[in-house]
Parts: sequence; structure tokens; C-alpha cells
Amino acid sequence: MALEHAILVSLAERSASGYDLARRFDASIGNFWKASHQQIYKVLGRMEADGLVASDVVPQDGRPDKKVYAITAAGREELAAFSRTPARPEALRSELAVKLRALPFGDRDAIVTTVRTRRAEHAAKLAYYEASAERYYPDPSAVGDDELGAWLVLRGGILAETAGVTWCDEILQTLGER
Amino acid sequence: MALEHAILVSLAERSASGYDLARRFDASIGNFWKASHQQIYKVLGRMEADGLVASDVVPQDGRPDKKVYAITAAGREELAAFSRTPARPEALRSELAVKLRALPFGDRDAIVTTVRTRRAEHAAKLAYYEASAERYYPDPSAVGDDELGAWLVLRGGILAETAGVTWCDEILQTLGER
DNA sequence: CGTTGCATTGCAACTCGTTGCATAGTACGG
DNA sequence: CCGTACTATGCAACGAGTTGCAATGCAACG
Repeated sequence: MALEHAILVSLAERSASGYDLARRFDASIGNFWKASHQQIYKVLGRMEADGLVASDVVPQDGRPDKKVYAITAAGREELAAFSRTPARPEALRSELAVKLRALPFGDRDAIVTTVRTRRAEHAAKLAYYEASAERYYPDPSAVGDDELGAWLVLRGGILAETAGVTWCDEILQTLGER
Repeated sequence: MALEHAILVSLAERSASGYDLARRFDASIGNFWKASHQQIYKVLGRMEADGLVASDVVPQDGRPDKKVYAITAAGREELAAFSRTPARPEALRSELAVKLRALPFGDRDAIVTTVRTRRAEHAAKLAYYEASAERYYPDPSAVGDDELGAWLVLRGGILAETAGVTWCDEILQTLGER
């Protein structure tokens, strides 16, 4: 389970409440690892029971209390141990691929529409990633050592989304020709 | 749930037993949608109860009996309906990305080793896809209409694996320089 | 003859993640 | 004043998928 480790990374960078984490997952970290707030609360509870994180209730005025979580020494150890385990090959699951193979048995126009939508999604993410890169790392050779991971992940996102756009274009062109 | 639909596609192309399906998923279809044999048997059972597939026990000599599944009319309808529904955005999950963000808190050398392994996996898959393309579709402009889906999926695999290799190379180069 | 491996089906227990719902106070626009 | 939206936490039920195990019989290897 890598959600646990994604949370540990996020908390190692900065302590946060479950709510904060959910928003971070919606933004930066969620670009490569999605999680709903329910899942985050659930996992945080177990992680606290396991001693990987510790919480501190912070009262606020005008708002509900916050439970701010911080990573513990055991959590840092777990994170280091995680970095030492080899990543197992990722199971890729492409619903679009299933739909494409369903071409002879399905509705061609509907599938084309789906591909167009998918293309737009890839293009939007790509634009977002490129804007982030431009904004935070205008000079790639000057990226600090502690930002290196984030920068490389961003690069991965750009490469993946570019490939996604290219694929969709190829599909649309091929299907358009026939 | 798209496993159901991947099975329907596979059975629409040709009837098969659960065991056969598991092997197909290990080979062609599994390149974009993995499934274990247990999962396949479970889903097949439910699909039969739902009337999407029908089974026929075929005795064999020297081997256990086979339960050969065929798609039903209702199954074909379901497949057509599936092709009409828009695919929802895929949640990408990259364990490698989590490890990269863990760089400042983990073991750099171990992460580099992981990336090397991952690069080799991407390269192997890419070589396999390219060999398949060369073998089955030597002339892309001559791909038949009924093979179109499979061909486009193969192209998607090639694009994705190429992007994976490129990403790994970038990571290794960047980390090697520092 | 024993072991390993293939062919074939399946169950049980578990983890991971999703969906839907509940609660509760504050703030803001119409 | 009413509805909507944001901050904040969480439970319950379900569905999807993994891991581990079991059974049976044949073939091939050593």
C-alpha cells in the first residue's frame, strides 16, 4: 500500500490535518496518487495506531477543531525502508484500451467522442504541468537538491501526458481516415 | 468495473474457458488490463448469473473438464452499452513517483537501483510491443477494420513504454550528475 | 519412483478503495 | 431568512482485487 507512504512523504515535508492532506492530494501529490478524504482519514487512524504519525488537536475560532498530524521517528524509518524496497511493476489499467478493443462490437462514434474527451483531459493536465514547471523551476539546472524529487515527478507527468495526447491524436487520425 | 468488459471483449472475439482467459490476460489483453485467475473465475460466475455469458462443460481426455464460456445476446448488448459510456478519467498511481518524492528522506542509491530496474522493464515491454507490431502489422496502412482496435492499443503501449523509458533515463541522468 | 510442472476449477480471508451518509459551525449571496 | 458552499471529521456498507490454499490427474524429467 503506497497511500500510506504518500502520506508519510507529505507529512515529512510538512505536518498537516486530514483535511489539509486531502487538499494536497487534490493538487500536487494527487497528480500521481489519488485519494479521497474518507480513505485518508481511515489510513491516518491506522497509521497513528501503528505509531507512524502523532496527532495534536488544535482548536480554531470560527472553525471546527483540527487534528494536525506529524510524522514520528518510526514514520521516518518506515519511509526510509520504503525507499529501499524495489517498486514492483505497476499494473496499468486503461479503460480506453478496453473500449478500443470493443470497437467491432460497439458504437464507433461514441468511442471517438470518448477519445476526444480524453485528449482534452490530457492536454489540460499537460498545460497545468508545464505551467507549474515554468513557474517553480524556470531554470532546470538550478533545481535544489530537496526539490529534485518533485521536479522529476513533474517531468514524468509531462512525459506521460504528452504520450497520452499523442496517442489520442493517432487514434482520431486513424479512425477519421476510414 | 471494466474487468467484466475486458472479459466480454475477449469472449466476443472467441469463446474460452476461465483458464484460457487467464492466459490471454497474461499475454495480449493483460498488457493493458491485468487480472488473476481467481478474479476471473469469480467475475465469470457473476456474469453467468447475470446472463451476460453462458457456459458449456467440455470433457477432455487426459485433462480436467473445461467450462467454455460464450458471450450471450445480453452480453453483446452490455458491451455495446459500455462502448457508449464515456470513460471516466483514469486515476494514475505511480509508486515510483512516491519514491522520488521520498528522495530527501530515503536511500538515494536504492532509489537509483529501482529506477534502473524500472527502465529495464519498460524497455523489455517496448521491445515486445514493437516485435508484435512488426510481426502482425508490418504494413500499418493495411490494418483491417476488425484489427483496428488491437493495433491502436498496441500503439498506445508503444507510446506509453517509450515515455517510461525516457522518464527513467532523465531521472538517471539528473541523479547521476549530482 | 519421486518431484516438478501443467491444466483446470474454485474457496476463504483479507486489504484497498469507493459511495453514500451524518454532523456541525461559519460565511456569503440573493 | 434561506440555500449554498466551505472547513472539518468520521462511520457503514459495499465492491474490487490480492494472497494463500486446495483438489485432481497427467506428463516429463532425473
